[in-house]
Formats: sequence, structure tokens, C-alpha cells
Amino acid sequence: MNMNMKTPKLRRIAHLDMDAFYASVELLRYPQLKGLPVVIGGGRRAQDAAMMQGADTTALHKIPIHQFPLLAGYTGRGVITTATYAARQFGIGSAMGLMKAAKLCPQAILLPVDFARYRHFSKTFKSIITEIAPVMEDRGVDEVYLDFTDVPGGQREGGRVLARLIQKTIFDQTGLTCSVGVAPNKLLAKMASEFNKPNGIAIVLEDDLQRVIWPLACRKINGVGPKADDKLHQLGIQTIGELAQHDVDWLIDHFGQKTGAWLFDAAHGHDNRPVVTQSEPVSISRETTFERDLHAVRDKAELGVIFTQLCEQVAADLQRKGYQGKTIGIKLRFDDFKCVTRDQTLIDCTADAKQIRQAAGQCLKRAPLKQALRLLGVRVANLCKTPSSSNNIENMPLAPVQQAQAAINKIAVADQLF
DNA sequence: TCTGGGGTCCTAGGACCC
DNA sequence: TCTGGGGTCCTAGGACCC
Repeated sequence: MNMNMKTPKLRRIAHLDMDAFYASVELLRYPQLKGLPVVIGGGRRAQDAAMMQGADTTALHKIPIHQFPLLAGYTGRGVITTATYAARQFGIGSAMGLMKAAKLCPQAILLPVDFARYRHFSKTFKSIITEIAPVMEDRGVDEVYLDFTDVPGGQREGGRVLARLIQKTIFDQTGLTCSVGVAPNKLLAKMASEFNKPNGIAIVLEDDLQRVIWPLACRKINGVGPKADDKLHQLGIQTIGELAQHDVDWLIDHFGQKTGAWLFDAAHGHDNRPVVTQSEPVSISRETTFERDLHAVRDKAELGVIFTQLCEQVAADLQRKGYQGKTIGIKLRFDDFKCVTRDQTLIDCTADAKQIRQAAGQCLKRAPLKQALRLLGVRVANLCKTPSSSNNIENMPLAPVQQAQAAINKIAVADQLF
């Protein structure tokens, strides 16, 4: 044994979650709304409301509070994308219908969603992060996983020092706060990032499993949703600790090979998934919920227009992103909220709106169309890169060697910070 | 007062091939 | 001719996540 050997590096994985991201980004331009119940979401009416606010974007912070549109009297099928903590006091939450929310808190301010703006801030905070910790997995607009293991400072205080640096840098440069959990793996890091929200850091070590993780509800495991949780309850299992008391075979008997084995691992804090820094999309789709339910026969013309538009949007998305797809599919949601899908695999890949429309039309013919529809969707899967777009430097993934060099460069930047 | 939009992954049956 | 098994692709549905 080499007596000079340093303490071995521990695997340190971070999960970083922006705090109330959309709402916080809105508050940056409307600071006068701080502390008030604000709801973001909705469809057309919210768009109108945004237009009513006028075009002077340089003085948004001066718009008096009473000029903001209220939730009261909202009609339509929009749902809440996010709500500020003040609004949540009224029992309002994500994915709730806006009409229901209007009953609970009519005085809440309704802001339209502004995805372009959120995406902009998303890019900003992610590029701040990769300057410090380059091994980042994108988990949507407001979340990432980071591998701290080999980052300078990533081992100090179990990752707390690096987490603090990232938190502070993001706040200094954007005014936004986030919460970070650092743990031996993604599963535990994800749970940990919730512990001290908002603007919190939580460090979980291997030995903390029984004390910190086992008392939590099974629902806190990322991947255990309402259905699995129900089933667990029926089996008399509430907490992760209780889940851990059952052996693998018992879990496999009740949940099947894959899920059973996975639940067992999760309960024991085991998760060896790597932090994945890049990935290819599996499918690209567009869907829309109609303002009112439509009938395939009675509303044929209207439906046809929407159908064609969806195909054109998907085609445009594919082209813009440099993909083609071989499997074309549709999705229908009926007035009773039941769903069906139909799909068809072509011989060749396409990103052409007409071809997509044609194939999707064939799918539609195979679907039951007696019931009124509330949603129609078009999906393209089985994707491959568009040959010409691989010449596009911007879309071209870095070769492994360049990638490694880029990562080293970024680590060098982080090095100077310690 | 019913419940958005864009995704991923898993399961399971059938076709088809070796 | 019968039987079986494995692998892959296609299709439909469903759970789950952000």
C-alpha cells in the first residue's frame, strides 16, 4: 500500500434546482409584484392581458400593481404553469385549472407564460454552471445534475463549498436563487435538493441513508408517481425505510422484474446512473387542446385546419433542429379525457410537412372518431439527423478529444477560483 | 370548474427472421 | 412436418417527469 495515497475521491453528484424559476424570472422585470399572489399560465386570455400591459418594455417595473390583470373571471382551459409562494397560500398549485384557481384566489395577478424569456435565463444559468462544473446533465429549463467528483473543490465539505460557489455566482450574475443537493448519486442528490429550499444546500453522505432518507415518503423517490405510491400504500408501505424492509424477490413479485429491482435499489440509496452530458431527442411533437371540444364529422373543417397546422409545426421543428423521422403518429384525447394513439412507420425518414400530414392522416383513419375530441397531437419519432445539417458547425457535436479539452479548459477556470 | 404541452421510458403482443 | 427459442421491429397504451 502506498502510504502517501490521498483520501480516495468520493463520488459526489449534485442536483441543482432553480427556486420557483418562472415566477422568479417574472419578478426580475416586475419587482413591484414581490410578495403578491401571482399565477403564471393560461392561454389566449393571458396573452391578451400581456398586450394590454402596453409596449413600453423599458419601464415595466413602473407599471402600477392595479394595472395588472387579475385571475378573477378567467374562462378557458388554461392551467397554472407556476404560482408564487404567496399564491400557493390559497391552495393554488401547478397544473391546476385557472378557472378553479380564480375561485380560490380571484385577486391573484395572472401573467402569461413567456417561454422565450425563461429559455434565455435557462441558458444563462447553465453556462454559468458549466464554467465552474463542466460535467452537466440538462434536465429541463430549471434543473441540472452535476458531477462534482473531479471538479476542483468538489470534494470539500462533501461538495458544499462548490455548491455555494455555484449558488453565489448564479445569484450575482442573474439575481436568481437555486437549491442544491449533493450526494453519492443522482437519486439521493435529487431528494437532497429539496431539503432546504429555497436557496438551500443539503449534503447527503452514504452513512446518512437511514437517518435522512428512510423517514421520507416513497413518493419522494424520483420515479415513484401517484400510481406506484397508491400500490405501495395498499401494501402497507409508506416510507422509504419501510420499503427497504422488503427483500428484492418480494418487490419483484409485486412490481415486476424491472420496477421491483429498481425500487429495492432506490430504497437502499443505490443508483449508478452516470451524469449524461449530451443526448439525442427520441421524438418531436406538437399537440393542442381546443378551446371547445370538436367533433370529427361536425367540425371536420376546423379540425382539418388545426391538423395541418400541427403537421407544419412539427415539420418546422424538425427542420430547425436538424432531424427527420420515420415514425409518424397522432394522439387523440376525447371529451372524457381518455387517450388513444396511432402511429405508422414509413420506409424513409422525412421532415416534410406534406408527407407528415399524409401519414398522420392515415393514422387518423384507424382511430375511433365517434366521441368529441378535446386534444389533437402529431408526433414524429424514430429520429435521425438530417444529413445536410451535420455540416452545420453549430449542430455538430464535439469530437471526444475536443470535448475532453473543453472540459479541461473549464476545470482550469474553476481551478483559479480555489 | 375538470385537468397544458413536450418529453422519456417501460410493457406487452404480434410479425417476422434465423 | 413439428416444436422451440432468441432477436428485432412495429404498434398501443400507460406511468412519470419538467
